[in-house]
Amino acid sequence: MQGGSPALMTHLSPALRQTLTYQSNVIKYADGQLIHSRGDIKPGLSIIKKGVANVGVYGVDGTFIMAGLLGAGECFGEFTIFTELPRTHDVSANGDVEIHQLEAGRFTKLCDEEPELLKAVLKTTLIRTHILLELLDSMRRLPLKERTVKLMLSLSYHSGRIAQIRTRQSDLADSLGVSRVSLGKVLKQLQTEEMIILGYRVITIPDREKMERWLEAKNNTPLIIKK
Amino acid sequence: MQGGSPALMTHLSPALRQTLTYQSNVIKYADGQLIHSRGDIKPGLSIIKKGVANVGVYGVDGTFIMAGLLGAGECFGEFTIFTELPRTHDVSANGDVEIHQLEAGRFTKLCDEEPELLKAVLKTTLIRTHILLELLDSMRRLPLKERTVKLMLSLSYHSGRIAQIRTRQSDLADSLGVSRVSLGKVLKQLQTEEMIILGYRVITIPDREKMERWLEAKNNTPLIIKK
DNA sequence: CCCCAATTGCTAAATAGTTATCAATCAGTT
DNA sequence: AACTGATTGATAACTATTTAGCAATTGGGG
Repeated sequence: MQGGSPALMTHLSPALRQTLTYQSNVIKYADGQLIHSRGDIKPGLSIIKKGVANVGVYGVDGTFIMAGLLGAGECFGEFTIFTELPRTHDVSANGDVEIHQLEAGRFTKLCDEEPELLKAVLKTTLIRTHILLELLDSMRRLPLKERTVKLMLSLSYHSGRIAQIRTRQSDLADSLGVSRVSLGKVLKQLQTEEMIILGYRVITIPDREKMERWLEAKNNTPLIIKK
Repeated sequence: MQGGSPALMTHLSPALRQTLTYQSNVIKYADGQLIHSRGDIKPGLSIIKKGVANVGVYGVDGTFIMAGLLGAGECFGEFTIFTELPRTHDVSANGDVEIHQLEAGRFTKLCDEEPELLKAVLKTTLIRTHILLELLDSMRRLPLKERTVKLMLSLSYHSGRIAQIRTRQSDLADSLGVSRVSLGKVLKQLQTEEMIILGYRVITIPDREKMERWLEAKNNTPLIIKK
C-alpha cells in the first residue's frame, strides 16, 4: 500500500539526517534493558540507529501488552517534546540496540531552523495515527484468528521473509487481550494450517507472503503494514 | 484535561487564526449530511466553525462504528495533505454544521510561511495519538461496563453538564464492538444505578461529574503504572 | 390522530472465552 | 547428565457474549 513508511529518517534529506545524527548522543542498550518507561516526563527524541526496540505497556500484574516493534530509522518520544504529556509506553531493547538520543531543546532549535524536519515528524506521526486507527477498527471487527495473524505480521515486520517472532505465548495473548488458552487454540489451528511453526518462546512464520494473502482474503480491507 | 486540547484552533495565535479563517471557504452542512467519506483521496483541511461532526466508519453491512465527535475549533483531514493516505473515516454533520474548508495547496503554502501553524498541527496530532493509545489500552483492559461509560463520556464531551447522547443503542454497540444485547444489559444496569436515563434514540447523563468519578474509582489504573 | 417502520426490551439456545489445574517439554545451570 | 524454573499443551467447569427470535414502545408522516 502506498502512504509511506512510519520511519522518520526515510522522510529526511541526507544532509538533515547527518545533522540530526551529529547533534545527538549515541546510547547503547543491551538485550532487555529498559530505554524509557511509561509515565516518564523528561522530554527528548530517540531515533533507533541499530537494532530493534520493544514497545508496550507493563500492567501492574506483570503482564506485558506489546504494542509493536521499532526498527532502524524509527523514532519515539516526539510527543514529550511538543506536548506536556507523559510517555504512554515502556520501551526496551530487543537484542542489542543503539539509539540516537536528542535533547529536547536542541531538537526544537533544529526544527526552527529546518522546517523540513518539522514536516517529517508530522508525516511520520500522521502515518502512525493512520495505522493505529486501522488497527483499532480491525480489533473491533475481526475475529481472534485474524487479529492474531495481523499482530504476528506486524511483529514480524522487521524480519526477513522467514520470520521468527521471539516472544512468549502469554505475552502475545496479553497483547491481544485474550487468555493464553484461547490464543493457544488459535495458534494450534494456524499450525495445522501450516501458517506458523510453534517453538519454545518462538513462533516461526515460514512464509510471510502466504500469511499476508490469507489475511487479505479474510479481511477484504487490504493490509496497511507493508515491508 | 492536562496535556492540552486536541482542537487545532486553540494552539494558534489570534492573528494566524484569522488568516486561516480568511483563506478558507465556509461550507454549510445540514443534519446528517456527509462531509467526507472513508477512502476519499482529495486532500484538504477542514476546521469546524460551528456545530458538531460525527466521525466513524460505516461497515459494509450498514453498521456505523462511531469513533468520536468533533466540535468547534477541531480539524480533520490533515493527513490527506501530508501523506498520500486515504481518509480513514466518514465524517457527517450532527445537527447543522459549518466548516472552514482549506484547499491543500493553500494550506501547505501557509505552513511554509508560518512554521507556527505546522507546530500547531503537529501538536494536535500528537495529542490525538496519545488519546488514541490510551483508548486502545483501555479497550483491552477494562470490562464492558467501564468501556461503555468511557465511550459515553467521550461522546458527551461537547455537551453541557446534563448531557444528551443522541444515538441508537445499536450504533453504540457497534462502536464498542459488542452486540446490542450485551450493551442493553449494561445500559440497564447503569440506569438502575442512576447514572443514565434511557430514551428512544437518546441517552441522558444527568450528572457527568458523578459518572466521571465513578469511572475514575473503577479505573484505578492511574496514568502512570509502575512495574 | 392513527399507522407504520424503526428502535428498544427481553428471552433462550448456542458459542466463544475464562479460570483453574496439572502434566509434559524446554533450555540453561550445576 | 541431572536438576530446575519457565513455558507450553491440554482439559473441565464456569461465565460472558452472540445469534435469532418476538413483543412492546416510540415518534414522525400521512
